[in-house]
Amino acid sequence: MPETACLGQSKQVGKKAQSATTAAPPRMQRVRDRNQAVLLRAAERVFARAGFAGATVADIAREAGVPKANLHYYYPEKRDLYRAVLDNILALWLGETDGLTTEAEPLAALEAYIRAKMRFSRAYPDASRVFANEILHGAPEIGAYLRRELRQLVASKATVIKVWIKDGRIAPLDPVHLFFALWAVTQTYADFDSQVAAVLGVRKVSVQQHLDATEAVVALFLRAVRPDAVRRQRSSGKPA
Amino acid sequence: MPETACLGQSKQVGKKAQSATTAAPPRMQRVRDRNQAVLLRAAERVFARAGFAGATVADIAREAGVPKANLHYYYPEKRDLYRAVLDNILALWLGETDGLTTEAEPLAALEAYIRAKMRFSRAYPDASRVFANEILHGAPEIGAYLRRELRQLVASKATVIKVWIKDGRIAPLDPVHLFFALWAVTQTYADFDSQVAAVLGVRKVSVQQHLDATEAVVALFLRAVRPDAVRRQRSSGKPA
DNA sequence: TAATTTCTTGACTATTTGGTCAGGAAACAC
DNA sequence: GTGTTTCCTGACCAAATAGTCAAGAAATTA
Repeated sequence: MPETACLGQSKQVGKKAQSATTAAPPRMQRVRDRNQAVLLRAAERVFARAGFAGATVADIAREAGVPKANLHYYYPEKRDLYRAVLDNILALWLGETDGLTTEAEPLAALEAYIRAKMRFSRAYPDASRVFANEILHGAPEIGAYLRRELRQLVASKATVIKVWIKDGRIAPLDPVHLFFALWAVTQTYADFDSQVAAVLGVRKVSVQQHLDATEAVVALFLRAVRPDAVRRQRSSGKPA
Repeated sequence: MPETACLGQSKQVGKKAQSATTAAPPRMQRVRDRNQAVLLRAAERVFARAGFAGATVADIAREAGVPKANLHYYYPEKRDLYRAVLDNILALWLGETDGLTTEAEPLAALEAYIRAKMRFSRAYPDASRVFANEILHGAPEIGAYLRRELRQLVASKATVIKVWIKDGRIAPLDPVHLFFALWAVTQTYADFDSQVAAVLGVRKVSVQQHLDATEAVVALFLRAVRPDAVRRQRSSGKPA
């Protein structure tokens, strides 16, 4: 993750670092953190609603309940705030694939991953939307991140999946495209929420409907990924 | 489809309708049509790149190669142009499901649908992105369309799929969520193109890579949808 | 050709918006 | 307390932008 959420004038660090380094964070620091957190949450909401260009700093400030000038004190430019929001989101993105290891039981691990992603879509739709919007417009801000961290992550997890396939534990599907599909489907329930609601004929997708969606998605992918029943393991791994 | 692409002052219609109604469209009409088409294409590109808020009419006019005031002659407001672009796109959306009928061979029909959607993603990425952007922001402009036409279309096709399932010709998956998944995955190759390229480690997704993606997506869904081999048809339909 | 309608466009305007700034209020250190 | 740093904010500004307008060019009709 790049340099996260520490924008705004940071002159205080110099003095502070000497007297109260490891001690409890001085109040001053806490004011800053608290305000930045409030601004980040507000910004996430507004950016999710309107995109980068559509969002105005005045909107964000209003949503956060602070004067615009105060926002600019912490985040001198709109883009700084946007970056901070994205960095925040990207941090969440990373941990999710942790369960996908060669040691894990493939189907269970994939199911858990899907459920985690679906939960995420429900819990943080704004984060997902900001992310989607950024990528939709060519990832001008996080392109470098995608080409580095994300690409490496996928490469690493693709290796795991290839091992699973070699051992006949899951069906022979292209691992990278499998990830694209998993992301696309799980995030569609956050990003395209309005479409889902429209087709389901409701104003807002209910909790139950989201649970149904989760089961449907799990069923779909598990069917796709389940090996063809014939011959199990072939070598290596933990044999029957 | 709502009232499509006929904005701008339309005073000419009154007079015209009398003299040359069914005859070849008078030149005047052709100038209008040609210019509107040019503007629509340009607008689609720019809206896809920047979203509604991020796009400026000056950008669109420049892309179309006409003065800004001329654009406003045909589309008095930015929103009119946006609506026209969306209406244009929605028209394309409709026909695609034509092959999904009870009579069709389910797996072949679904495969054809997927391939068509993937081709669409490649051929009209801008259309897809404008659409995605609109939905991402809550479908303020086409929400009504989604709740009416799209919902009805899905309901109708879901019926077809339920018949297929009842006859044991495809696996018992929720039809509506199957559609969400199909759309999500196929459109991800247009909308999230930049992410796909980043993960694949290229600047631009090549033709070959898109073909590979198509095969991967087809394989994934056909595996998911294929019935469990046990007992085929049960009643009705065209028996073996 | 003359009359009429459609089209074109440079120049202009009102509004919105990102960002600045100076002066003062808190918070903190000593 | 006194001094110093951090924080707050109303007022302001320059740039960008959607939309207007009037005057004229081009096309079309009679």
